[in-house]
Amino acid sequence: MKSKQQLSRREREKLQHRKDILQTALGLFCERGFHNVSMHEIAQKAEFAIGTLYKFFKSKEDLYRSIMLDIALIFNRSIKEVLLAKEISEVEKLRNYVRTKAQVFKNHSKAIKLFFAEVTGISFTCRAKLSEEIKKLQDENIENLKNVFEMGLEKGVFENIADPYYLAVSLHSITTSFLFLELEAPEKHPYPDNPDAILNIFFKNLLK
Amino acid sequence: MKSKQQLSRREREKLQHRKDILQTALGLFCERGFHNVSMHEIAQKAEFAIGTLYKFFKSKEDLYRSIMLDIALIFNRSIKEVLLAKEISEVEKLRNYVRTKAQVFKNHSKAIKLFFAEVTGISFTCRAKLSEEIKKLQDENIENLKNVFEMGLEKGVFENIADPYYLAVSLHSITTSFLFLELEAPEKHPYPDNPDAILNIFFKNLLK
DNA sequence: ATATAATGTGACGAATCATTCATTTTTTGA
DNA sequence: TCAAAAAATGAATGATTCGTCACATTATAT
Repeated sequence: MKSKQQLSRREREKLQHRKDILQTALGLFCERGFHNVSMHEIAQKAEFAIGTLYKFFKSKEDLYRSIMLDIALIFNRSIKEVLLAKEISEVEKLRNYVRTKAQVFKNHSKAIKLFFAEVTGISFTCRAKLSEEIKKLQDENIENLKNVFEMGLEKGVFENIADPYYLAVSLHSITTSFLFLELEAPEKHPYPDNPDAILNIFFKNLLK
Repeated sequence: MKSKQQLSRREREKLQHRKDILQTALGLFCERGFHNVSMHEIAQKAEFAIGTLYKFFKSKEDLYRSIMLDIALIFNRSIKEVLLAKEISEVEKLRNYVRTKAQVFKNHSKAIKLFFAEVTGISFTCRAKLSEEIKKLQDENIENLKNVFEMGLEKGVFENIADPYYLAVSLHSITTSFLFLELEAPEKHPYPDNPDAILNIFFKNLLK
């Protein structure tokens, strides 16, 4: 694959146009949802003709999937980086997971909101229809998280309180829930700065 | 309000027709989603004419909201019953919550899947648009769950490991996640029979 | 300068869908 | 039995949508 510098101006422009269209579509989809946004509207707001959109994306669904894949990749890369880091303790990895997830979430809140609405919500166009690639990225994240819990167990840092896979799913769903709560009402339900505010649910025992 | 026995045959039939339409629509919405099901199709499958649907529901959205409200009420009633029960310890209430939620989920899986897809997924027609009533029922559940954690703290049965509201949101999201996992692949990710398989995440401490 | 290729355009066709309403069918009560 | 009321019908309407394609514009290379 060519590096960015090796692309001709023409090619760079085309790439930028593609990005512009994606960005515009994302904004509209987030505001009003896939079905309530027409290709005409996207074209108009992106300042292209309809036909041009169809030069870039073979259908509305294809355009949508492209947005989702981009987001999934961004999200996946960040999380993987945290969970596969070398020389970091398991406990610290979990803390970084909670922190990083929040960062990525906030940086790309519009896009990620749409992504999670689709992926975790088992939404209308149902998870089964989501491109295999995106589903794989999701599962990969959970798997990596599971491995952290397993490694902690092996090293004897963690107690065996629940199936590592359960723990992974739990941490995933809790953090996602909190992030959505913050999105809805930032002042009322802020995502905690200190990761342990969440992780203590795992780390400490509720029962006396 | 009249009791069921006091309704005339005519009225009872009408009520049943309404139910039939709702049931049919629910099935179709679950399979293919709100936007991908036409009123014609619902009418056909329910064996009514289109016009008749509009005698019962003033619009497609109204029909949809009616389904959702029914489900939300069923779900809410069951959970409230468990969490507000008298003479039950906090720990046992949490166990019953985990168990009962699963039962209701399984009994009405089609409907509840649709409900959660909309409510937790911050779906397309966005949560804000969901009738206020449904949102209230949701929040009520979380609030009741929070109260259980608070009561446990007061009684000194629980340690103060995290904000009770956090704990409530966490348990809510974890159980929901697990139930969806089971829906997707019952053999691969079964919802545990023993509530403590989940609750130990709260009850025990991960850190040695 | 001119031919060729790459990009962009937007009117238009074909299809779908929610909703309406004039009409028919059924029920009711006298 | 029959007229008035209630319920059910489904063809027609009108709005909206996706996607196509013949054409226009712009860039590039000779």
